[in-house]
Amino acid sequence: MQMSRLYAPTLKEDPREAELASHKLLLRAGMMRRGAVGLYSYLPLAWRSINKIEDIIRDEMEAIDAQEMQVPILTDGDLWHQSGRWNDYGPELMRLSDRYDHEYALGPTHEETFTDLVRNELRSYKQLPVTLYQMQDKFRDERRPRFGLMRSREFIMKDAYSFSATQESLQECYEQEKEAYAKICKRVGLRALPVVADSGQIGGDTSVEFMAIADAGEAALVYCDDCGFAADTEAATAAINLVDGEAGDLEKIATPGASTIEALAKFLNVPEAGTRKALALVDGDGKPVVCFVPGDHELNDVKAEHAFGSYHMMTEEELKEFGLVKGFMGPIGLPDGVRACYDVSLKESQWWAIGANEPGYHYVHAKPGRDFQIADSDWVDIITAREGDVCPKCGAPLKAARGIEVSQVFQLGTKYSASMGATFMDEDGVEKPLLMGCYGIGISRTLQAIVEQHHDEHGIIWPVSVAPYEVEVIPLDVHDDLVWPVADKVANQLLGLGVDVLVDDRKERPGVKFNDADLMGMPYQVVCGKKAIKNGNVELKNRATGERTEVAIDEVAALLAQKVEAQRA
RNA sequence: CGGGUUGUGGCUCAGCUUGGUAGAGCGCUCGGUUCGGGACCGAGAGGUCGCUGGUUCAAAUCCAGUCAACCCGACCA
Repeated sequence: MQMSRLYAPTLKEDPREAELASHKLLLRAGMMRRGAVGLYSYLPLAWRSINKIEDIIRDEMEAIDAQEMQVPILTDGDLWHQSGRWNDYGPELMRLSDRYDHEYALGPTHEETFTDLVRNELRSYKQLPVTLYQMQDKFRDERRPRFGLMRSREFIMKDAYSFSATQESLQECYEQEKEAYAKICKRVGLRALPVVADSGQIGGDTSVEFMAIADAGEAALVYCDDCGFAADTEAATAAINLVDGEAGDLEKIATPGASTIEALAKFLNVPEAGTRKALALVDGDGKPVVCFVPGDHELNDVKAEHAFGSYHMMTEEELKEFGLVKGFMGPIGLPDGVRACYDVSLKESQWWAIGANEPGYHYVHAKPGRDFQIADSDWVDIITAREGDVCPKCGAPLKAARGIEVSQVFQLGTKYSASMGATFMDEDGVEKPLLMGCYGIGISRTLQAIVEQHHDEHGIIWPVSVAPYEVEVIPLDVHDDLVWPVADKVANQLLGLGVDVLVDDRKERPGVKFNDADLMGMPYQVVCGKKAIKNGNVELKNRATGERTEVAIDEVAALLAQKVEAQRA
């Protein structure tokens, strides 16, 4: 490909619309343009990368016998009514109707469509399991699209659906997809962690998200270097470093002004972890609840919703109404009708320092079972895991990171097959709902995550496996009858060896070419300049390391072909 | 949907406080000189200052409304 004809308008300055490095770079390198909010055009360079990502996915899917196909983007509203998601999905579902007023939705994901597709055809356990997938544009009317391809309203997704007869088979399909996803992340050059995800209503350890580690990521996670455990902080039930109080008889002490955890810890001369934070909220049924969590941990909104429904933190007025004393709440002597709940991380705690429900007073040496009672049903899992917490698998201290969720695997069970009547005849002659799994990869998001992980102050640094072009040949003077023939020859040799080559044949000054080359980020640059050529050489630059070496003109193509080949896998 | 910021040639911005008939850099066109890290000189083209209304002799500038984008919070690939 010749740069003079390539549609890749580069920008010298950061566009105002972008904040994130990867977003700026994709725009600046002439790879994409915004059409409207959350809607992007992929320009030729980006499209080449997308195709390479898709080929890698295809390769790994084929390896586990998943079959590629395609369903309509426009989905029949009836299907959504059958599954119940016409109402449940909410305003994110892009709805429209045809000239006869029949309802449709632009697919945000295709569980219904695939379930509908197979429910009349997969009738016997003998036909199972089957995994089908597609790569296609998806639509979600996001509340707040942002960060370019990270959260857009139209995006490219690979979505797969497995249909099994037994839980064991579902488990196997799920594990296969999970392994394939790990390979895909690796092959496209992403440093990603499989993290235990919040699996919503289904529950259990049935969902894993692959998080590309990046400070710009929207998700917070904790992980363990020792055993590989990782979890979304919204899902992690991490153990904590429990700091217990001192043993002794229950004692009420004056703690004037110690209405915050920080002040109380200082007053009692214990770490914040040694205190118990009391949080007052109103649960989904409108009932008052006071939750006790370790002083150094935060309430997790997602977990709290699981425990209390659509709750909200109490306002000053509500605190007053229920007779609660802000800053001095405790389990002993709570007003009537107020339920006390305790985070499960405190189960082993024997001696508590806790508010006395009286302004300016706390109890110390409070012992559950002796001074106050905790019912089994009052233990809840509601805190956000944090750095330094204990790995639930191996006990090592957890580390914190941020991540971009690039893919997710999920065991759906019978959620859709049951509501939509997708059943099969099992060995025992009993009609049963299909057991389903679904597996998604955000392809366009993956593209940007790759850039987010692979760039420097000059531009993008593409991994070879997904680079739009693997090598850029840069003749410094296209009119020079020494330089141009060499560049032309090297480019043609590379082409002949099956390498993707871009030639910067523009009549631009060297500085412009160098800067654009670094910005666009092809992994290797072959700089053809007079000086080196006079010595029979060209200059080979490695974009990632910045390393430059002179290589003989006749050898550079073969050398590059070899390097590129080694990194494609 | 709440909070914050911003709308001025294709791009990035100045001008607005203190109203006086619109600027810079980049990009683009033409001519010339240059040519290993975003060159220089000269000549050009290109804008109803987001939109609507108001105040005023006069509005990019002041006032009101409205729309849009971006950033921060509740969701997801």
